[in-house]
Amino acid sequence: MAGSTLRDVARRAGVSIRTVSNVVNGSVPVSDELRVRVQAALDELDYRPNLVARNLRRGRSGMIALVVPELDVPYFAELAREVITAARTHGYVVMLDQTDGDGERERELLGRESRATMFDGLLLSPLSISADELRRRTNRVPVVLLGEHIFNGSFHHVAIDNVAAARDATEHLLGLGRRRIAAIGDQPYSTGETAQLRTTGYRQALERAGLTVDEELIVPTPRFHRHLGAEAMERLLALPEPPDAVFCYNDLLAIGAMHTLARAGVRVPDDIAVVGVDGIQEGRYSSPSLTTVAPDKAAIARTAVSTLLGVIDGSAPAPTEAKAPHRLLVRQSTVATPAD
Amino acid sequence: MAGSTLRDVARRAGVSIRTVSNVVNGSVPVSDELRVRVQAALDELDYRPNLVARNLRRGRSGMIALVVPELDVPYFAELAREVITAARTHGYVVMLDQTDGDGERERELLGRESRATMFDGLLLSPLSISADELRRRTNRVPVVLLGEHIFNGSFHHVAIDNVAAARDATEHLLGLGRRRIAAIGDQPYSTGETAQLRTTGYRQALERAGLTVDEELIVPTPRFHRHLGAEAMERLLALPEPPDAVFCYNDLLAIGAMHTLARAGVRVPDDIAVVGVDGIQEGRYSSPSLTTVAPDKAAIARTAVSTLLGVIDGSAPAPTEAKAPHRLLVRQSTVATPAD
DNA sequence: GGTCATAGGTCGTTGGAAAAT
DNA sequence: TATTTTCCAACGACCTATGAC
Repeated sequence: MAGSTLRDVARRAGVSIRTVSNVVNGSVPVSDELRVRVQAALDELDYRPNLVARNLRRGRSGMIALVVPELDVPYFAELAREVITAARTHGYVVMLDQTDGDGERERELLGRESRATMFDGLLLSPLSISADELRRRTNRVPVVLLGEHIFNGSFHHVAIDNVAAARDATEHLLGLGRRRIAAIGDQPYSTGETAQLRTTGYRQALERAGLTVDEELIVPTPRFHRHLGAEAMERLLALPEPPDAVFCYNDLLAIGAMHTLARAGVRVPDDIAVVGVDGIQEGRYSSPSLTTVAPDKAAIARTAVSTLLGVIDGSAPAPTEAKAPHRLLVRQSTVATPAD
Repeated sequence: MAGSTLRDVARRAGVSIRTVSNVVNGSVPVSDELRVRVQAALDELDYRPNLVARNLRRGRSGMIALVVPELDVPYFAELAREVITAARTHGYVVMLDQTDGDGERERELLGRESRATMFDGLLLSPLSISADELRRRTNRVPVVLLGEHIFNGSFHHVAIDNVAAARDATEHLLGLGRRRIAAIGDQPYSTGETAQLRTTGYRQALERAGLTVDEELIVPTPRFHRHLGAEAMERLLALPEPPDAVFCYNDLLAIGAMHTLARAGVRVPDDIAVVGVDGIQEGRYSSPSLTTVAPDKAAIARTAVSTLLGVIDGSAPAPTEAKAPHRLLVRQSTVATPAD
């Protein structure tokens, strides 16, 4: 008895399909007598509305897609959690996909035969797709970008203030008396500009403190993964004059860097202080625990979802630039015994 | 020009809807002349098939749902990644939801007004829902369970051999000469039985080694989170005779336990060796890196997805019990300088 | 008798407008 | 006239049956 339809229920209750629909939806009043009769038939047949049919009729699927580079990167997993939660408060569910930072996959996702038409909108955390490419491909599907900017003004966009975040992290290190501060994670040739913005913030902090930037202390990494942080740290340790602090562009890089430091017997924070960005849970229980600039992920998710739903229902057509708050969480990787 | 349909294209090309459909799907041969003409119209109007309509007609959505307790728990994030990848090889996309281990939310998910009918099937990693409740609610929606067993034989199920995994972890510690081995993570009163199976494996290993189990070394935790592992470790350290090794039921508990050990100045592995379960990436870069029993998540995902698709297309009606492989990854938390 | 194209019905739901009470 | 209920036409793609060449 797989799947009874409105027609089945109507036949059993001896009423029209429309009446059953009215009982199910409650939009149009139905007399008590019929309501009871229909409800009984509904229960007996264990009727469940076919949501695909409903969506077709309504022109809405009630689903949005969230596309991130890698779901097993803690920041994205934690962000996804918040997005799912935020979407639910609006009655939406979330389809999740990952691109592995592969531009081809990002393109595919927006291509003609993609599943994109199944969703009312798309939250995209892009890595390598370019602005005009994205513009060309997103006709019709409402899109809100997360994190990466991709050219100003063309798309709705939610992120933290990356320059300020990087500056805050670097100034924290400066405030501890560190003067030879390295940076791990620059991506001067990336299409995305997150890394570049963080480099800007880092430079600003140093310059405001009257320090000159030592370019060999800026170690680029192609991605933000633990092992790349570990490798970058090795290079820094091999310098004739190693740093006394490191600003890592995300927490995974920082954790990789601390891994290298632990192996090398370098004390954190005594010899080298480490700070990251992302505020992932992993950093609370690492040894030492990790000082980090934590974006308000719940705020990002809420803003992104409500912006997207605004675009979907047509109430927010003009691209918006939303900045979510961030804050510095001071832990053992910079201060041996944090106040908190 | 939002959304042209087959009709629009047909009108523009001066052919019937069916012919356009044939060009789009390629199922029925179309003469070259018409094909070119139709293709031109397709391109001009930037036609994209409405997948909701297609799904309604085909009776398939091409989507499965993956429901996990918490997406920000690394094991589930990493598993989700593999599930998405596995689903894609079959042309399926994945809707993700999380229950927060809340039984109410698990029930809701299967209830009458749920979105479940939008999906061809459901991969569920249950926490607190019971067997008959699940049975009662899953009429019609094909389900495959991940991890938790929930009564034998009623559902398709994919997991590692939890007893063997726990035994392997414990025997590894025994093989290192440890004799006072604690266990963190038992859940004697849980509806799920994963924790209980791991306790069984732990006991088996000790008994086979001719040791008696010291019940005060088995510390239960309501969930598998870092802070609970940290608390459990504090209790163990407070014992008159603390353990010389700890088997944690998952990696997060182990990481929490190591956090406590680091604070207390206890050396790992010298004073206390630590082993976890899950093989999450976090453990590769923790200090010290974490020895763990790693389930083959890709295998779990592949098996689960293909089993589910089998149920969907009717080729695998009888509940199957699949066991995925696991292996011990030896790292610094048990052996100061691992071979690898 | 193939090949190729068309008309028309179907999937299950919803909404407008008419018809019953 | 007001309230219920019914009929019928969508939503957009797919497919069976039918016929033209």
